[in-house]
Amino acid sequence: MTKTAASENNLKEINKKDRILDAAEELFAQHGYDGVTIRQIAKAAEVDVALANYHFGKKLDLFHAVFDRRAQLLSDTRRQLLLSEQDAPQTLEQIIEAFLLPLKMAQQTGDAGWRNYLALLAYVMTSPVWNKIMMDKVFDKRVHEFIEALKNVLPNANEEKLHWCYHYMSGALALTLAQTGRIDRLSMGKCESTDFDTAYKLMVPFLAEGFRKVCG
Amino acid sequence: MTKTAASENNLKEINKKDRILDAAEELFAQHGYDGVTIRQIAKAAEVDVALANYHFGKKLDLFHAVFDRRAQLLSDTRRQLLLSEQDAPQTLEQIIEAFLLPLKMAQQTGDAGWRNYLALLAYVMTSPVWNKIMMDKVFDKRVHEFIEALKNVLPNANEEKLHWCYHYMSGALALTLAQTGRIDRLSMGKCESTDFDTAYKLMVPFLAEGFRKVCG
DNA sequence: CACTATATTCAACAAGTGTTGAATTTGCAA
DNA sequence: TTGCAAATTCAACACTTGTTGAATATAGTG
Repeated sequence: MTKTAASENNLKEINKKDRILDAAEELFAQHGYDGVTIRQIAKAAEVDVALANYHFGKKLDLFHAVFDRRAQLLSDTRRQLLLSEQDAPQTLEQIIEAFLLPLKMAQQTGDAGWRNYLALLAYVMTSPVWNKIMMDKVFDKRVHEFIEALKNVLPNANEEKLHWCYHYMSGALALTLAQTGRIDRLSMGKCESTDFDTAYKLMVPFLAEGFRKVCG
Repeated sequence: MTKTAASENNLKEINKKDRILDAAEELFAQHGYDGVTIRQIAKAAEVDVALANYHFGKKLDLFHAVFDRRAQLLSDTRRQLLLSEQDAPQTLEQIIEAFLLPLKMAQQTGDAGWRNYLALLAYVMTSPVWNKIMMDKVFDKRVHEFIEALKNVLPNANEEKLHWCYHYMSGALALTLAQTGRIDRLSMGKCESTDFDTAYKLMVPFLAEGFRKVCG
C-alpha cells in the first residue's frame, strides 16, 4: 500500500522517511537528478528540508537510495524467473519475456510507485553519466546470464551481433519505461505510454523475430 | 570544418558565437539541461559568461538554439531520402533505412559535433519533459510520413500495432544515439557505442523482421 | 580620421542551492 | 512520572545560480 508522494490522497500515516523516497523517486524520474532540488522533494513529501539530509545524507546518497530500493528486488525476480524454467527447454520468446519482466511487474501491481521507478530506470539507462555509475553494480550479472541463455537457443550467433541485438532490445525497453507520452500524441490517443500490457505483448514477438533474423 | 568545443585543438578562429553553441551542445548532451551551468558552457567555449546571454538570451533559448540548429537539416534530409525513391516501389528495409538516417549521417561525416548532437537528440527523445516540448515541433511531420509509407508495404497492419512497432524502433535508435558506453562494457570491448556503422547495418534487418512479424 | 553599431568584458544583483548545528519535539523503556 | 535516544524543526551558513546594465573594445563605413 504505497502512495504517490506528490499526490494528495489521504494515506499520510506512512513514514516520513518513505514519503521522502517516494517523492524523490517521482521527481527524479520526471526531471532528472539535477532538475530537482531537495527543497522540492521535501515540499512534495510535506516534510522539512533538513529531514532528507538527516535520513539519507547528501543529495547523491538519496539518489542512490531511491535507485537501490527496488533495483535489487527487480534483479532477484529476474533471476528467479530464469532459473525456475531452467530445466525445461526454453524458447527464445520465454527468455525475452523474462527480460521484459519490469513491464509485467508494473502492469500487474498497478502501483504508481513502480511506474515512477521504471521511468527513473529509463533515465539512468539512457544517461551516459548515470548509466556508467549505476547500471553495472546491480544489473550486469543478470544481463550476462541472459546473453548466455540466448546463446543456447541461437547457437550460430556470434558475440558481437548478440550484443547489438540485446542493445536494441534494451533501447526499446528503455523508451517504453520512460513513458514520455509521445506515442499517445503521435497515435492521437490510439496508444498509451502507460499501457504496459500491450507494450509487453507486442514487444516479445517483435524482438524475437529480430533476434532470429540477425543471430539465426 | 566544425570543432569540438571542449577539446583543445588549435582551430580557434571560428566565431565565439559558434563556440558557445558547440560547447553547449556537448555539455547539454552529456549532462542534460539542468546539469549544465552557463558558466560551464562559457568556460568550455573560452568566452565570458555574459556573452552567451548577449547572443542567445536566456538559458532556455540557448538550449532551443542548440537543438534547432541541426534539427531542421536532419528533418529535411529525411524527407529528401524518402521522396527521392518515391516512384520506385519501396521495400520495408528501405523505409527503415531512411528513418535511421541520423546514424548514417554521423557515421559519414565523422564529425564530433554531429555525434554530440545525436546524443542530445537521444536526451530529448527519452525525457518526458523535453520530448513533449521539443520533438513535436520539427519531427512529427516526418514520422507521420513514415507511418504512412509503412502502411503501403504492410497493408494488413492496424494503426495501433504500427505505432507500437515504430515506438520500439524509436527506442532502439534513441539508445544508440545516446552512446552510453554500456554496450562497450557489457561486451568487454567487442562492440563500441560510437560504431554507428555496425549499429546501422544490424539494426535494419532486426527491425524489419520485427515489423513483419507484428504487422505482417 | 571620426562615427557608429556590434561584440565583448566587468562587476554585481537577487534568488536559490546543498548542507549543517543547535534547538525542539516525539516515542518509548524503565 | 523520568530519562534518553530518535525524529523533526528552525535558522542560518557559504556558495552558486541566471541575469543584467554599464563600461570597454572591436570592426566596418563615411
